[in-house]
Amino acid sequence: MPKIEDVAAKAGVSVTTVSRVLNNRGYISQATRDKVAQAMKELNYQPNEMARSLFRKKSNMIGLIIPTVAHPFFSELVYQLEYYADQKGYKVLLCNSNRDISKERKYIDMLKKNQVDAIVMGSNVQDVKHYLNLNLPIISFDRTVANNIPIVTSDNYMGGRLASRLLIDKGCRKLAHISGGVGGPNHAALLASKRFQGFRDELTDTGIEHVSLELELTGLGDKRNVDELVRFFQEHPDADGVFATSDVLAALVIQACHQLKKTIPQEMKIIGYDDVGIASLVWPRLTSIRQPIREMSECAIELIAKLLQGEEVSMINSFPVTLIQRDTT
Amino acid sequence: MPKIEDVAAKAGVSVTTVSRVLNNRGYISQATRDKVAQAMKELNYQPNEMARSLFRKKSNMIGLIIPTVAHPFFSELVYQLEYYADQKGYKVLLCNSNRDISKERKYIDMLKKNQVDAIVMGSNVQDVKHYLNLNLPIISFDRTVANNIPIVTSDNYMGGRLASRLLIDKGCRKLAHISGGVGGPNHAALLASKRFQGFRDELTDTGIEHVSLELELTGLGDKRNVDELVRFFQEHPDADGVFATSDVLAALVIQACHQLKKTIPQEMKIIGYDDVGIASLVWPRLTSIRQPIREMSECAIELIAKLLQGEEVSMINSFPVTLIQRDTT
DNA sequence: CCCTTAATGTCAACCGGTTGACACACGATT
DNA sequence: AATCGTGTGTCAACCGGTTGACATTAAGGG
Repeated sequence: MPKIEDVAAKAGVSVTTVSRVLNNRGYISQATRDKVAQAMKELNYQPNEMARSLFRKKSNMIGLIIPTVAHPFFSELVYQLEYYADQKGYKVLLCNSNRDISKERKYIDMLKKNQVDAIVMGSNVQDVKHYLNLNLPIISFDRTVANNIPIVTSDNYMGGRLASRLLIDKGCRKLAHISGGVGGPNHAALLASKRFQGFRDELTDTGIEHVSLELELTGLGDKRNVDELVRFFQEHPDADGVFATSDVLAALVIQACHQLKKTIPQEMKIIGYDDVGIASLVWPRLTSIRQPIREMSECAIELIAKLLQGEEVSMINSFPVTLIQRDTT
Repeated sequence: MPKIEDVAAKAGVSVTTVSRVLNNRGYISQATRDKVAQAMKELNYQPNEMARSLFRKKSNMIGLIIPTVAHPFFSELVYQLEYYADQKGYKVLLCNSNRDISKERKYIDMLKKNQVDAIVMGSNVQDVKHYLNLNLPIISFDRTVANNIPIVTSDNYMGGRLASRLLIDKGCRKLAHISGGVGGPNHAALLASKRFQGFRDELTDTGIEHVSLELELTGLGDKRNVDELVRFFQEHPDADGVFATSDVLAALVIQACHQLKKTIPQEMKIIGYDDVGIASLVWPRLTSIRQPIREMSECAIELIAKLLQGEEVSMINSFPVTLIQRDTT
């Protein structure tokens, strides 16, 4: 691996001059510039970014902690975040916490040790105190952490309202709310719980009743998830509309309906959440509440860029959701 | 951010001693060890891994280049790779190339500049020469790059054979082969093309005819993909079995069948590939050829660990595939 | 009492690159 | 002839931590 010294030797100039070329500072003639460029090409020289980062106290790396990139929502999120990070010259260190608090903590320590410039937190956050003395920009995705940590979210409450309103408008008389995440229950800090509030408030306004089921997801393909749903719908045979808090859950509900020979959308209307790829890969194609993942990701990266320049940013960055009507309603 | 000097001051020892504690070398008394540990805790000190990496010429980072983590196959792959990397103390830098050669090249340069210890290449590789003078361990996923680069793959040829054999055994008389990747065509270096060879050879052996369609995927949820499939099946109304080279494609085929009112599996049998989460989230649940992503990922990380210790590794690491029978056959 | 061994300190070099201070040379201005 | 802007070099310090060489001291063994 050639170093700046080798380039200097080959180009017949001093190390300082090479550094000046590299960083565009001071006076350099075009001729020297060319000589140096030539030497770099011949040696296939790449400056050691670690050494530069060390000196500059800026690594241009950001850490990304999520429950699991294997979940379609997070895989799209990670894709978009990485895209915008790359646009701005940031590299992404990926961490799957599985919602395990101790693993989260370890990852946070690891990221700090490795001098990331900022952390995007898309995983749970029980252990608030671990984040406060971090003196490192953190932004949180769809979760409240502390009031001095900016958050990017979407209008979960409105999402819940839109969903139940649609179901009611389409003639449903009794709704089911199906929730449940990947490995671990939701809790209040998770803003997704607002979806349920919106859902319920809309029902209260119109006097429609509802039942709820919180599923402990046991791996995407596990049949036991569907069995539990079937049992649930057998207990509540008059439910004729379902609001699922994710498209994955909604897909399971569709399976349960097929198993129960309930026609969709005639006997049962279903609406999912997130509008990830799978929503349009199931049959019937799933009506869903779309979160603008792309825009939210772009915003997250911009927040980070601003924080790193010492600019002020708004603490709450909420995006509107949209109803995508397909064939399950 | 406290530095080792601060710890030394607070503990009342020399910097060298702190370093000795940190790295467990030379003689240190338990008393000093405790004093230092105490000082570290009080200061919330974390050694700067960049500085250490710089000195050690080892960053413990590995770069991961894939087409897009938004595709379910790669999202599961990335999840597993990160899991095993973390187990061995490696961090993962994620890069989505979108199968764009120039983006791939930029990512490779970036990773090298940032001193990753190794690269896992799950993306295309047209530009072989860019990889050869890299003097950096590379391992390739399901793609041939050059014969001095180890590769992790699964038995694609057998996968193809298993798929068509099953369809034939179930009574199909004319098969369709549906291929098409995310953003960009397959080519020979992509070992997935072996699936088609296996598929075809099995047909030749039994004298069954087939038709082929290569889909240019235009985004997962795009209806035009389904429309093209519908058109294709209208042109070939006698096709009664489909082998799709991914579960995503198979899901689209299921949609096309629903649209054409072909019953599954009676009038049309379908088999997908990869057995990712979506295979068991569609209805009917998809029969698929399972690639052992977990085992392959574990192997990939182990290969890297060995390469970094200067050990010899086998160049071709192929894993068996298994047929997962569900409801579409 | 001498010799080991353990425990710690001092010092300097190093990893690879950056930067400021300062010197010097050359050609063009004034 | 003095001055200024340009172009380049030398040197040293620095980023934060590691390591080897070497010195010093105290405790323990023979």
